[in-house]
Amino acid sequence: MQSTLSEQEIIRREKLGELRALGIDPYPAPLFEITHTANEIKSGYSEETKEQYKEISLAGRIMSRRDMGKANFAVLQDASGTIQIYIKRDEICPGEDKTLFDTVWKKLLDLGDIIGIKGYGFITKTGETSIHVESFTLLTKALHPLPSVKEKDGEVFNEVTDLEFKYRQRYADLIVNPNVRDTFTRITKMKNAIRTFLNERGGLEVDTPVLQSIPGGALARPFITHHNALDIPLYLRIANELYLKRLIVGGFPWVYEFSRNFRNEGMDRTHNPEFTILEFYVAYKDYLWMMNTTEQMLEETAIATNGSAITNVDGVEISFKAPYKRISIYDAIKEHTGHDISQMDEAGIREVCKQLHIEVDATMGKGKLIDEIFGGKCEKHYVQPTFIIDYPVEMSPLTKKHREKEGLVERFELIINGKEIANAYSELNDPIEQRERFEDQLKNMERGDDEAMFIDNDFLRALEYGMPPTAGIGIGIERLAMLLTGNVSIQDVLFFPQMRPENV
RNA sequence: GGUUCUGUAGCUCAGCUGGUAGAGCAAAUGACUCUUAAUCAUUGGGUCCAGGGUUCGAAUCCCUGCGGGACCA
Repeated sequence: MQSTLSEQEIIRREKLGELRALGIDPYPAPLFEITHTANEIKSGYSEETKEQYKEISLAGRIMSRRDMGKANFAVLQDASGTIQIYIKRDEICPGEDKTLFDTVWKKLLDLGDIIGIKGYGFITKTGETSIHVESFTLLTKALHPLPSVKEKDGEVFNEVTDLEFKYRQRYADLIVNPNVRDTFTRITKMKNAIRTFLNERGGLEVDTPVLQSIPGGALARPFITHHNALDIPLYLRIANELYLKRLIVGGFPWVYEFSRNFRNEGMDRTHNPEFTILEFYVAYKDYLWMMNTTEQMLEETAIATNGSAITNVDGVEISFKAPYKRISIYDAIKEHTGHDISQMDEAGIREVCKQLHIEVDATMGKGKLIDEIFGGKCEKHYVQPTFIIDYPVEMSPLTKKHREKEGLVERFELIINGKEIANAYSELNDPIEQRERFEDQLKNMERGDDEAMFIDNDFLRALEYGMPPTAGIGIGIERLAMLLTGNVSIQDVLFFPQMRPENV
């Protein structure tokens, strides 16, 4: 923390003492009764309804003040928005003693302070719905000055744009940037819409371990920690897939979890070390059913979030309206590179990578090579929601073999705006084959692939009890949130994005 | 990890080719009983990210480090 206080901070601290000397507690305990919100009053008040606004009580933060001498205007901001208030000296202080107005209101209160007011609604000469203040109560004194943002006719002046400030002091960002508050409330709406969709169809929301002794279910580098009492290493989960499948084995027909996952990898505009994947698993379904369900869910979610299936990101219009285009990964590669790799072996594909100037190394197996080609040359072309389907078996260790196409698995990824949003399969439920796939992963690990999967024997035991045919999916919640709120950086859809610690 | 841009008052930013800092908002003091980026007058406020170097002299040029952004592996 800062050791030296600014001039303004010192002045505000001095005001605390002056308030207390006047018998005013700057941090009072009693609740403050609220009858209306700023937005309700602004949208509801009129000549006809004015009777309902004769006794208003609301609380908020002072955002600006216009001092006219014996009468003041101020703008109060609560959770719903802002409203102008009007306060007159001779009404607040009808007697001889004008301290409450001249000293407390005018001198000891500052921008950023939280107050409660009682009064009645009215419309000013210039036509702005306002509250005529009859009494006010200091509810919280602010000691840190707020950035002085101003706004007129939708144009914002002195807007706080410094990203470091916004991310490190999100609380202040939320106070002064209404659009940031809006982004986050829409993200919550989005998640609620997903929950509603899943709950209505019989989904059961569950919680599974974040601390895992085998970090399974995905290909990624985990964070490692240590449990003292058990004296064992534990990993923060990179995925919850294997646990949700255990629950399907246990007999739940449809389970889902918003899984906060942790991956110890690079950070950029689309990666934060902790992030959320919604995973859900449904018994007796396959990946074709899952595609239909996914596009329905996303269309409904987009409408619930924004009132429209169309969203705009960085000047690009994206339609979440179902159905979405479906194309196999081999066809996608053929379309965008001209190479038909569907019949090639690892050496042939490696040669194609070379021709396409894709950097590869010896640790990469066939699956990884194909992934590199698709990621490097194809993915970016799919702007509108597109299902890429039927992946090669080598890159999908948890996926059931394709019902008719040799060497492929029943898997799809959903690409939107050139980014992977979801990944889904008909889940592999043959325990013997699953063990073989894990063993293949082990070979990749020996080859130097530090993202290969570990063998999870307990999961295999669960599969041996019999897991019904199951379709499963993981959806990147932040990425979906970015699309639906029109943000291009993951930091703008996380309240507190990971940052280097400040000031050590 | 590489390349590049960036860091000046509480906030937004200016500061040309080197001459030890400026504006608006915010703050303080005063005026004003319907203002709305309120207005008017006066005043205060700075480790120019940090540390080195070049120079008579560095916010400015150079190096290193730290923080942040963008692009790339």
